[in-house]
Formats: sequence, structure tokens, C-alpha cells
Amino acid sequence: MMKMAFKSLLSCRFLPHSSAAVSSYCVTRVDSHFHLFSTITNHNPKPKPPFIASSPRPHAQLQQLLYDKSKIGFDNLDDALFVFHKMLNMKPPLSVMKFNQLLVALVRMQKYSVAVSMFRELRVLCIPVNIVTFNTIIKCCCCHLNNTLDHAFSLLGGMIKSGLVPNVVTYTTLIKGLLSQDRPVDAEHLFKKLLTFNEVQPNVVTYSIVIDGLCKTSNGYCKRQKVDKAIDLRRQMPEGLKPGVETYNTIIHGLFQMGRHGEARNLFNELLSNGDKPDIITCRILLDGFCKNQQIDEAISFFGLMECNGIIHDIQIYNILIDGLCKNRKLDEARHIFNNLVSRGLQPDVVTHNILIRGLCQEGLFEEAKELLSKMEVSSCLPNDVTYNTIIHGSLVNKKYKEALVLIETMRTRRFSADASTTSMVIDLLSTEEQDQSVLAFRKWFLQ
DNA sequence: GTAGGGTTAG
Repeated sequence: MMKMAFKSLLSCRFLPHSSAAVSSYCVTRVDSHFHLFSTITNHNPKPKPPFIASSPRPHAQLQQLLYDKSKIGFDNLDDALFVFHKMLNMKPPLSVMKFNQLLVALVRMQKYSVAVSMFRELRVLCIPVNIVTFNTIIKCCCCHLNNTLDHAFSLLGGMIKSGLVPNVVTYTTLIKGLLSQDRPVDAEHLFKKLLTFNEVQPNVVTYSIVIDGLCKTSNGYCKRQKVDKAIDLRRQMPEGLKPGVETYNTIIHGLFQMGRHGEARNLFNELLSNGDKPDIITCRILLDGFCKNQQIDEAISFFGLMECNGIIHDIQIYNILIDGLCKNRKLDEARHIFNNLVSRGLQPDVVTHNILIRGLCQEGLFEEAKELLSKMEVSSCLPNDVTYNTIIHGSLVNKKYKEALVLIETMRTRRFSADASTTSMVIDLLSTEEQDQSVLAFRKWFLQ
């Protein structure tokens, strides 16, 4: 039944428009799915150009480099700093747009504080900046882990002082900042202000960010209300502000998180019937949604369709499926897919390994998990903090206390630290009656 | 050709 509904959900949009509404439950031919996948947008980043070298036209080469790096970021911070200082000394100076591209490249590298420092230097040197520069730096303040949101708002003041008029991007960035700093009330207040403000009207991105905030905040009953509010808000979007696939993705994800998979499918159906193109992220959300809503068979069918149509040459989508299989107690299938990744031309990344290590530990196969960790340690895919915390978690669950101690020590050597989950497991262990030598050793470790 | 939106591991 579910499978039929799922197939029809995928099929309906590929009928001609005139007949699409007739019956979305009639056409279930697999070949019709091809059209779905042929419409999906694949994001293929441009190949990275070589770093700036001697050239007969250094100016032009630098400008090209800035454009390219604004899309993908510099390979390292030193390169970005080198370019910045080169730019400061150029005569005639480069345009503000080129400085903006440099700042955007730093944002892509998540080097927010460096971008803010560069902006300050530009201001001190009286190098012209524009609204894009301010908006980029406001974003940096909103993204920074330390609470620099107040600074973002003072930049808003600075902008106005400089004679620049904040636009919808400025306010949208600030709303996102408030939401990400867990200030939903202030975000909503600012959003409502925009709605009543004549000069700047929220656009589809603003709505999308607010909807995303509603879908992400809170647990339980409150969450249900917020997701409903998000759906209402999408319906209330003014005519002409057509929600993009990103807005659909946000709400579909929110619905799946709530366990409202039927509504999630309906919304996906609506996306298709509106003529929108699902993208790779829609596919990831659906696959993950099926996996986490006890619909592993649907997930496998969906994955098969994507695979048939060649749109999933992407390790991330495999990670979602492997995780789903592990969580649905289908370890053999998960292991099989993992072992065949290389032959499919894909390299498992650290997330893939962590997922499988967790799955193995969950099934009591701690030795096999350890073997996988050992393989990672001598491979190009080195374990990270999640890997260690995962396997330590597994060792504790499997009562391998001595092993856990060794792993904790190794983790320390690698300069990773125990996360909240690992620490709380150790506290639980110490509070039990089981006071064997290893547990006592844990106490020593914990009190260090 | 410069700025703001969506997904996956513990």
C-alpha cells in the first residue's frame, strides 16, 4: 500500500499537465521516474584553479582568482592574506566588488573573524565599501561562534551613518542571526516589523529563513505548533513570492522530524505539481525522512530509483542510506553497500566510517568496529572526534571497559575530547555498583 | 561575474 502510494507520489508529476490532476495514483511505471531525476539539479563545483603565479597579466589573473575563490574559498588562510595585502598595495586600487569577493571567499572558509578584521582595515584605510560589504560582514558577525550579534546590529547603525540604506538582504541576515543565536522572539519581532515597513519588504528568502527557524526551534508539542505555523506562513506568502525548492525542503524536513511523513509526502507532491524541480537536497531529506520514519523499504526503493537514474554519485546520500540501514537493524545490507563503495567510484568519508562503527557497536560487533578504526588510522580518512566518541560509546555499551580506557587515552593523544554523551556515560558507570578495576580506573581518569 | 534560504555521523 505504502509502496504504491510512494510510487504514485513520484509518478504524478510526469504526466502532461492536463492529465496530472486526473489521477496521481494510476501511473506507476518505473520509466516515468526518469523524468524526475532528469530534472534534479546537480551541484558540481567548478574545478579549483591554480594559485596565483607570475603572469604577463597579473591584474587580470588576480581578478579571475578572486572571482573563482569567492565561489569555493581559498585553499588556506595564508593565500587569502597574501592576496589581501597584494590588493591593498595595488595602483590603481581594485574595485569594491573585488574586495567583496575576497571577503565572501573568507566566509566560505568560515574565517569570519579574519573577514571582520579585514573589513576594519579597509575602513581605517578609507578604502570604499558598499552595501554588499556591510551585508557580508554582518553575516560574519551572525555566524561567529562568539556572540557578536550586537556587533552585527552596530554595523547596521554604521551602515546608515555611512549613508547606505539597509536592504532586504541586511534584514534577512539579521533575522537569521537572531534565530541562530536562539532569539526567536526577537527574530519574529524584526520580521513583523518588516511586514509593516514600507521601504523593505521580506522576500522569499526571508520567509524561508523564518520558516526554517520555526521548523527547527523547540521539541514536542511546541514543535508541532511551530511546524504548523511554518506551513501557514508558507501559505500566507504574498502572490508573486513563489517559494523555491529550498522552502519546500525546509518544511518537508520539519514534517519528517515530527513524524508527519504523510504530510511530508503531500508537500513533496505539491512541489512536483507546481512544476518545481527537486534537487539533491530534496532527495537527501526524503531518503533520511523515510529511514527515520520506519519506512526503510520506501527508502530502499527511492534510493534504487535515484541509483538507476544516475543522480546519486554522492557519498552523502550513501551515508544517509547506510545510517538508515544500521538504525533499522539491517547491518548486513549496510556493510555490503559500504564494502562496494570503492568499486562504484566513491570513497567513504569520515562520516561513512562513523556511521558503520556505530552500527557495528550497536549490534555487539565491537571487535569489527575496532578493526575499522584501525584501518582508518592508517588511511587517508583519519578518525575525528566523533569517531572516538562513537567507539568509546560502543565500548561502554558493550562493557569493554579496559578497551574504553585505552581508546580514551588514544583520543587524548590525538587532542580530541570526550563529548557530553561520553562524559555522561562515564558518570553513569561510576554511579553503578559495578566497581571492578576498570571502573575504578575510570574514576581516576574522570578526576584527573 | 560581489551579499541573505534547505540535508547526513556521536
